Amino acid sequence: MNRQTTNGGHADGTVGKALDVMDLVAARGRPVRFAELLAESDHPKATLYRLLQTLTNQGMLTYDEARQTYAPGLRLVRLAHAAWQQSSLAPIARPFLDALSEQVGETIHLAQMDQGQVLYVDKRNARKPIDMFSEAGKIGPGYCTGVGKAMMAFLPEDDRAKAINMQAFFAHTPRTLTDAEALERELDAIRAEGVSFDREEHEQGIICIAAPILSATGRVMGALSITTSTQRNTLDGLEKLRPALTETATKIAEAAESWQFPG
Amino acid sequence: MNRQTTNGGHADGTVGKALDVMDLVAARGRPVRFAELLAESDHPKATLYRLLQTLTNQGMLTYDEARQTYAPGLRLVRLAHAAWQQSSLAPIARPFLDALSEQVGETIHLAQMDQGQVLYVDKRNARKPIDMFSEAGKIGPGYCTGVGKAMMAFLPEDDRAKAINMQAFFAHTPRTLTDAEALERELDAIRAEGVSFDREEHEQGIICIAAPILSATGRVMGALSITTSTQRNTLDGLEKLRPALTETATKIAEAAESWQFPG
DNA sequence: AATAAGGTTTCATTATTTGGAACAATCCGA
DNA sequence: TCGGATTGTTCCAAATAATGAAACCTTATT
Repeated sequence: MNRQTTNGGHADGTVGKALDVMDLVAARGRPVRFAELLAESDHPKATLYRLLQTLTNQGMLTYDEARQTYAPGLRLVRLAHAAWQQSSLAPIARPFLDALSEQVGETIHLAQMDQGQVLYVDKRNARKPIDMFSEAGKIGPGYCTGVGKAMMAFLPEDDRAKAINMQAFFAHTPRTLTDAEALERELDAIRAEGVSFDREEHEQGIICIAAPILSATGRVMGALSITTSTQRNTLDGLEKLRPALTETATKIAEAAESWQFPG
Repeated sequence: MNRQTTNGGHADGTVGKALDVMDLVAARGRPVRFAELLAESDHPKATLYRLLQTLTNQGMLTYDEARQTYAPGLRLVRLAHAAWQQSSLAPIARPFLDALSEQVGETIHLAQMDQGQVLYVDKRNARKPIDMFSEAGKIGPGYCTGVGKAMMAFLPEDDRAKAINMQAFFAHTPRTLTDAEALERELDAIRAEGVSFDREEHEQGIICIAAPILSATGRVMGALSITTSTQRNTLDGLEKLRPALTETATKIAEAAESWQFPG
């Protein structure tokens, strides 16, 4: 037996440590100084220093000599291109998102699960043109977004338990579910219902309906949501969009399964 | 003295090897089997196997159990979001690209240099909406694209020499420059001229004019190009767009320098 | 000029990676 | 159904690379 499952705990080997450092740099969202990183990482000075050097050499980080700061490197952009095309639903789902966007005229998100968090891989704005990398690649919490709850609800039991454990419950709004028990009950309800709602749990005034994208075998591939504001629409109004949403989710699932690379 | 410069040769340490494997997987552009990778990498079986396991554990690769294939993982997409925002000119350049696109009505590329290759970080199509990750993150050759030549021309002498060495000259068309000497002469001319042209060197019927984006100190930050086809326009026609192009390049450079992160 | 803070290098110790070879599982043609 | 490939996985002693405390530079600060 082997563990092919996703790394819940920490680091295997040097590579793991290096990648943790990558995350640390990326998480900051701005160029970081050595000392800042040192404060957060629990590696000794010399170790962290060498990891940073290696990553910089490899183009995974860039180092600004003038300001003495590290930032994520362009090699990532190149690699991500491949990842987005191959491992995300986005390229397959694109035409379906376009159609749904046209039909409902609201903001649409396509998301997948990554390390207990929601990773947005594509988006359509209510009207405006789409926003490149600045939107795709964004992450969000699992426990208080429509897509997050939709995906977690349909995870196999043990994966679901792991995912719940990874949540860092924080009360973004008065309606946020702030503990594992409440979340579990909600997920049961979602599983029964087939879709999930975000009832202003992440942001005041923002609501959404979301559906999981499930493979024929029931595996969670991702989730799809329609988002709006309480000023434009209501939860009941979103409920009316449910058929369009679930149909699109089904179509994406089918397309993904049938297209699995020619060869 | 230290080597902070980019890795021209190969691997430092385990991390380097792991990242090489990442490249190998990403380069294929489709899910890969263990044996395929084994054939190309010069690592022994067991070593490659463990590297793949580590990367999979880390979410840098995904493993499809059914098909026994590896593909780039979603963790990359998350990291790339940060990279694109912080290390690329794209977020800063966006409004300028929009304006230029509006003005000239042709395809526009924003590129940066990565390991001797051209990395496209943003794009505007002649008319259609833009194309997310499917366009950003793409790579192209340095020696036969307008942006590639524009950037190489303005590199410091030793970096330029390195970059030229990394080119894998291939005659895409009869007009492609196919050796280092021809390329060097061309780069001299470009440096004198201030802009570069792609005279159907990469693809028959496709021409472009490109300008480097240079910092106040003369460092190459990227390049900007306007692309068209010989059916729509001519090299002389592109020459007329030169002022718009170089002005935009200058504006982007200024914006990039003045905005260098508040803090 | 002295002190502090941030960053870089050294080197003996320690832990991880290595890879040949044995092992298991799966596929294929007869 | 049976060999014989082919492909993927595990072992373990030897080789190698990572470690981190401390010393050492190098800029800022007073």
